Amino acid sequence: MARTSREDVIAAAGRLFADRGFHGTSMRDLGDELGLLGSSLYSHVSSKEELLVEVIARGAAKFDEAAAAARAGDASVAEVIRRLVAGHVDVLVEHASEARTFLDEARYLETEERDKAIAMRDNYEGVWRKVIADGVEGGELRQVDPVLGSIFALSTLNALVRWYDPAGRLSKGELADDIAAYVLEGLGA
Amino acid sequence: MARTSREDVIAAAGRLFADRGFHGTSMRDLGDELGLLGSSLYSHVSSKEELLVEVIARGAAKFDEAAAAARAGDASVAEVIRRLVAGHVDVLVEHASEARTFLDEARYLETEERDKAIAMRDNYEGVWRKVIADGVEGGELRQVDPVLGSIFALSTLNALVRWYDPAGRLSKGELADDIAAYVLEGLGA
DNA sequence: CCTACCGATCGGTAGG
DNA sequence: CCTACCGATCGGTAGG
Repeated sequence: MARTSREDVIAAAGRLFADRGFHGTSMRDLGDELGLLGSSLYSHVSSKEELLVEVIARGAAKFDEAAAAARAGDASVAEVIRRLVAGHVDVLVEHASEARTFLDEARYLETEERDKAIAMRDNYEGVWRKVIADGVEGGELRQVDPVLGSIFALSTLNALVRWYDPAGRLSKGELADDIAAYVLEGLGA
Repeated sequence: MARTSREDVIAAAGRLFADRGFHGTSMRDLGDELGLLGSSLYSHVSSKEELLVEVIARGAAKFDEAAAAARAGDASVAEVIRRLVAGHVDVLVEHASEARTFLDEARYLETEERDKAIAMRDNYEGVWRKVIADGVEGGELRQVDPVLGSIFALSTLNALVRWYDPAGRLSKGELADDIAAYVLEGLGA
């Protein structure tokens, strides 16, 4: 394998943070994962906290890209929700470590960075709220509170990191279809 | 305050594990919370791991009690689901620390104890699966896979620990009603 | 429940 | 990226 890059370090950190938690991962653990010493990591990053920041930024970016893609072009509210669901599943499966670290470990960031992570998350949830509000206004969904509706939908999605195995019986596409059906029913589509 | 009891120690451990995570809590942190030294805790428990085991056992027991109460007497599938939702919300709100530690920190248990925690969780989920399967069989719900249906319902519920504030606008009862409505719609009741 | 302490491990640095 | 190391903190113990 070639020289270890900063991106390699961040990717490996994401894997360990997702598996063992931020506080359950030591810099020496991370060094082992990459075949070098814990102290050698400091030529790539200046602190363990910085690694958490970088992993979470990558997770947040993936969710944002997925949301932008789901809104592109014009489509019915139900169709946009189907795309949002499929995009969210895709991020959770294809960028599992970063996504899980973003969802589960952001609370261990220091205040300033944690506030940024919360803002990134709120921005993403805002896309969902907007779509649901449009659906309620246009009569395509029942009279749900868009705040609760988006939380409920995202709750079902985010829980995937705890049980879904991409190597299991259910394919990513089938899963997205099932969740979209459940969410759309729940929103009264 | 009277002498610190073993139950006091376990309750305080639950609070810290839920707030800061198991690996983010030191025995000295826990001692501070109780007004004594970290080393003094070892007259109440024999290890930090034991505290995690005890907190999680208490969380699991609350969920089991709630499930048993929801099934008592005879009621329609929709009514049992409403009761299961209300019971779950109640555990999450009234026993937040133990419930959250059960849900989020059980993965840090050592193998044997972790397997027990997984079995307790599976047993509880089994109640949900059974009720949903009954509902599908009796035509009270649409043709959902009971495994997916129970995971989806519990995903919405378990996410509460991350956003619901009992002191906020939404009362526990209203929340339970909203979630029950969403879940029942999602299951095609 | 405290005093006094243990070896192990933590995040991190200086210098090459 | 390693060598060699730092002070701080970790879970835990002996003895009272």
